Amino acid sequence: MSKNAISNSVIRRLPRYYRFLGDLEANGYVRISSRELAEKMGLTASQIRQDFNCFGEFGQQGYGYNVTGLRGEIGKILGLDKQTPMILLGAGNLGRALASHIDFRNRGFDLVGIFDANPDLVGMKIGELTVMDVSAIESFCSENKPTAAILCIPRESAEKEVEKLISYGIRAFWNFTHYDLRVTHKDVAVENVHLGDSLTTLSYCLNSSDEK
Amino acid sequence: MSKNAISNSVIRRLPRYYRFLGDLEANGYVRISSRELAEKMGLTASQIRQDFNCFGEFGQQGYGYNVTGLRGEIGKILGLDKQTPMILLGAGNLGRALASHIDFRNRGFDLVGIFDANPDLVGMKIGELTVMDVSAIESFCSENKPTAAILCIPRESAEKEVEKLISYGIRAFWNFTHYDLRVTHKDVAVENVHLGDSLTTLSYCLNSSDEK
DNA sequence: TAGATTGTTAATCGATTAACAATC
DNA sequence: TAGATTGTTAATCGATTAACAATC
Repeated sequence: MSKNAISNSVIRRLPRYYRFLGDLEANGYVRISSRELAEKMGLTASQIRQDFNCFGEFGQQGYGYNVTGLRGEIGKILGLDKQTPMILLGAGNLGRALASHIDFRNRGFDLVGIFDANPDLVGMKIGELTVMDVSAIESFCSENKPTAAILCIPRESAEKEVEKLISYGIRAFWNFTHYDLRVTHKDVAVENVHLGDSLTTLSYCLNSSDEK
Repeated sequence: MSKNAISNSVIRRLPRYYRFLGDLEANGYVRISSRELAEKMGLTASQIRQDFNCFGEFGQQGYGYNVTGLRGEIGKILGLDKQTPMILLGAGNLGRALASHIDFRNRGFDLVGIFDANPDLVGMKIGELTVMDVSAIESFCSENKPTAAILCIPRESAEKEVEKLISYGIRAFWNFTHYDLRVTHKDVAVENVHLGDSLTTLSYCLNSSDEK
């Protein structure tokens, strides 16, 4: 269906386009040219036009792009017009923060279940949801058919759980554990978030900028 | 001091090398070849050798790399041999999760102060630290000289605070707010973490893989 | 129509991979 | 010494930028 395979660099820029277009829309912009958008985002107009043309012709010569229209197209490309049911494994600090902080529905997902192995956390209310015991995952999945999961559990537990989760029908992982999840199954998507690596990068930048 | 400017692609791989070498060390590895490390990390041996050679000659022909030695060198490059004092702005869900979840000292930082504008949170204990009122930031900075800050506050507050923080001596930002912080001041490092964008990317991957 | 700006092809730049001489 | 593996140069690949004809 889509043209040639889309490069990873382009994919990583899509959510940012979507975000900026949302801001523009909120600020009353009706149209925008690639040149103007490039300026606002710190990119080049060429790159923006190349990126959009991976997916279709969204603009109009002599005019530019309609902000609302373009945002809608990119939203559809990103799959934000539907919500994938998602479960959260791990109701510790980070899991709870994500559950309450992230706007799942506007990111293409719907958080439908939270699980933890710690009996002290089971039964706890987080937003609309109540933390369930991990042992309930299988039956929950066969009943509710979530296809995405957030991993906020210790590394060892994650390594054990992943195969099971795939067998329960999970096809996408948002992985916050301390290892690089590399699933060999095709048709399983993984987004690794390494907060530690991110902070370490900042340390490099801070320390390498003075030594000149 | 350093050779030519290091490319961003290389910098982003450094924390991952450091992490993998730590695992290898913990598993009793003494030496490793670029070929073997490449296999474990899903890279090519060429790339690994190119990356390391940006910073020096850490290996030995016919032998490979000493795991502990190499890890130490990369740690030094990343600035992990010292700890930069860091403050946290925003003691909401995400701020609290980071404060308790992140191993700052092994990432080159030391969390020394937490601030929030919400009087309900001021006074709260998070680990060893007690949440202070935002109004105390300036005097805290002049006394304790932190040079890094985590932003876990609303977008509007962040836009207002950043300039002030720079004037107080902050030179590195770990930014979790909903906008792309682009500081024009040179010598100020920024690491933007967009959890929303990350989840949105996962939505794209999940939705584009089926349509074939 | 004239002016503006896209969609798209061609040129450039940078990053990754391959190859191999140096050397432990 | 022979075998292994690095450090480094050269070749390839992919992504970004520039240019311009098409067209609104």
